[in-house]
Amino acid sequence: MNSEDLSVKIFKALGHPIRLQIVKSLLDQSRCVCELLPAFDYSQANLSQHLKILREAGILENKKIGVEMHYRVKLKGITTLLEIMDQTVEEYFETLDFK
Amino acid sequence: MNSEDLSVKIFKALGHPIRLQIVKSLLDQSRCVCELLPAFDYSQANLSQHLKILREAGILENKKIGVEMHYRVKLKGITTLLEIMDQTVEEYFETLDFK
DNA sequence: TTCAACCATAAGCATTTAATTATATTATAA
DNA sequence: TTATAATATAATTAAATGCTTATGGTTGAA
Repeated sequence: MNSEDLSVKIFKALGHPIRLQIVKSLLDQSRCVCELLPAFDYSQANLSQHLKILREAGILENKKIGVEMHYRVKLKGITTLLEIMDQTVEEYFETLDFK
Repeated sequence: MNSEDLSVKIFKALGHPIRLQIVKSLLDQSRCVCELLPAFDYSQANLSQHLKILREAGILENKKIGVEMHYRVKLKGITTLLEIMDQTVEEYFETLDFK
């Protein structure tokens, strides 16, 4: 896969409300699925499928500990990316103030 | 629309190869559709639809000059966002080197 | 005042994505 | 060993997305 395709894949993976929430909740710490599940209101299967998409985009990595599967953010750039996105969204709302 | 929804909308808009190409080609300068069209290999209708999605995400803005519609990047944050994405993709490929 | 260039929109169809339900896998404890 | 908790995967269906073709609206020039 080339850089362009990977960029698209990462953007696409983050372009879903559930997946963005998951990544944000993993920014500061790793968590197992059993911790993520009650935090959100999605079915176990649905959560698992979204985690797979995030894994395959290279955003998350996982490690099995006993029966638990722990997930964490794999790329440091993701943290920065989400910070810049917050700034960009702020910028967007500021442009609205002048309307 | 709240910040979370807008973030998702922007990520989603960038999560398509054509749209990412369009935005990148507009980072340094504004262009009319008649300049964008020959640069890529998409139908006029298709290009127009993608431009609409980018507009509605707040990424691009447009201005009519004569018969031409000129597009440019509206949010400065987008430039930074794409830079960070490039770094993140680099980071991804570096992690592969140790495998 | 009509023609041509430029661009947007609508309609239709195929593909992809997302959610649900059901089933399979794996590891530990009893 | 068997039962259970934790997680993944498969199958199904509905909804969203992307592309093509066709059409419509503006603007400026002839």
